[in-house]
Amino acid sequence: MSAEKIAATLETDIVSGIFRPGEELKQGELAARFSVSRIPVRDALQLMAARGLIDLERNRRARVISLTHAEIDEVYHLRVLLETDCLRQSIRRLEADDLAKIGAALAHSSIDAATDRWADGDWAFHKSLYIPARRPRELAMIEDLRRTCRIHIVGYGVLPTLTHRWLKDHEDLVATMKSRAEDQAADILARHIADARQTLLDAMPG
Amino acid sequence: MSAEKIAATLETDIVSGIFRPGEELKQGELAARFSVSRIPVRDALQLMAARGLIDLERNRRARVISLTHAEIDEVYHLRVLLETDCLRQSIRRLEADDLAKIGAALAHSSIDAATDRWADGDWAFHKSLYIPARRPRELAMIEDLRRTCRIHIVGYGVLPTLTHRWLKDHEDLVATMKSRAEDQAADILARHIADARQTLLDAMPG
DNA sequence: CTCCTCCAAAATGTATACATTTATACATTT
DNA sequence: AAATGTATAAATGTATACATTTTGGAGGAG
Repeated sequence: MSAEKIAATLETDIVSGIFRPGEELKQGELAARFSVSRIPVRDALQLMAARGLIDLERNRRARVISLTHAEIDEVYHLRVLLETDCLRQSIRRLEADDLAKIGAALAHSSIDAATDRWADGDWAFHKSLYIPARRPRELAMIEDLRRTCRIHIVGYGVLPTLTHRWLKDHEDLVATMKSRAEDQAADILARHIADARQTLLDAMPG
Repeated sequence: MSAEKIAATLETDIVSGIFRPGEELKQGELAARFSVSRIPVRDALQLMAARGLIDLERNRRARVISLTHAEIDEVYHLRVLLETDCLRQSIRRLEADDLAKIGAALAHSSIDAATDRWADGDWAFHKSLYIPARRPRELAMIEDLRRTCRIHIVGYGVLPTLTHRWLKDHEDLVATMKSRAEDQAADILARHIADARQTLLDAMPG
């Protein structure tokens, strides 16, 4: 098993809440789990650190990220800034089948809504909103920020609280995009993100 | 020599143009240069990849990043978005000695202006503008984006073209910040960044 | 000349062994 | 009982050796 696959497996574990914020990951244990030496495990840990999943310090054990109130706040600020920007650009550049793909992602996400794969469907939907903007780097930054949020949302067990409210927001968003109302769509999205921010911050201790 | 120090040394080499965009870095050569085995070199390369200095692909040699026209364009778009946002927040939260520190950074950068350390002074100045915003994560993202630009600016040899125009922009920016004119300051900054963007794009082949 | 195919050389990936640093438990002191 | 110091165990960092993959050029076909 190579470093990339180990990193991918551990990423799934982290974003699904098997490892929670602050939890330690030991190279030796992981090496045993994946039946490899510690070298590819170390590579995997560095890849995960680059994606913002864990914190690495020299001679210290790897830890799943665990952000403070203030740090989470900043992450949500950045999300509003980048996601509304991407959404506006998307609306300006919408092409023929983009709305169809967005509709399909919405339908698919509402199927997953009852399952434990809700977060995946949610991201797939939002991604479909931002893809028409053709900003791969900005999209990657958004994905990193969302992953950070998701680790904490799942870790603090507030995902069930959020999922109910989200579906309606998503439908509103799609309807508004169809009418090309840029400001209105950005506003709905900003509120949608702010709602999740508040729910998470309320559930956090520090 | 540890991975962190190797990475820091190589970063200096890259941002100062000793290694240019697209240039290959071989683990074995670097190991010999720093008198270590390839293990810490591999760690250093992963750290550098995380900071956006190089591209890494499995079983392939590391390469200094080399962006296309379109990619550079997106990076500059993101810089305007994030840097103007940070500047606005800074102006709102300016405290007693912040303007003094900004003034000192401006003075220091004009001293470096004639030397080959201009880019360092430039970043130190801009950093002093954004620090009052107290957004460490946003600042780190800006630093990454600026590093990406710098690698290409230095690599394509357009740094001398830019430095002359910049000092006046910086002085205007400080004057405008003193009067707390948020919109005007953001506008000067956006134009300042757009100027560099155009100069770099003109110098690039693709 | 240009484009293939193939192969030896070279580069990267990984396992093992050992060095160095950190962490845990326990004894000691306040 | 809480805090400090210390020794032992455990974890991380690195070197060496070997396995796997890529690379770049030689040689031949079109």
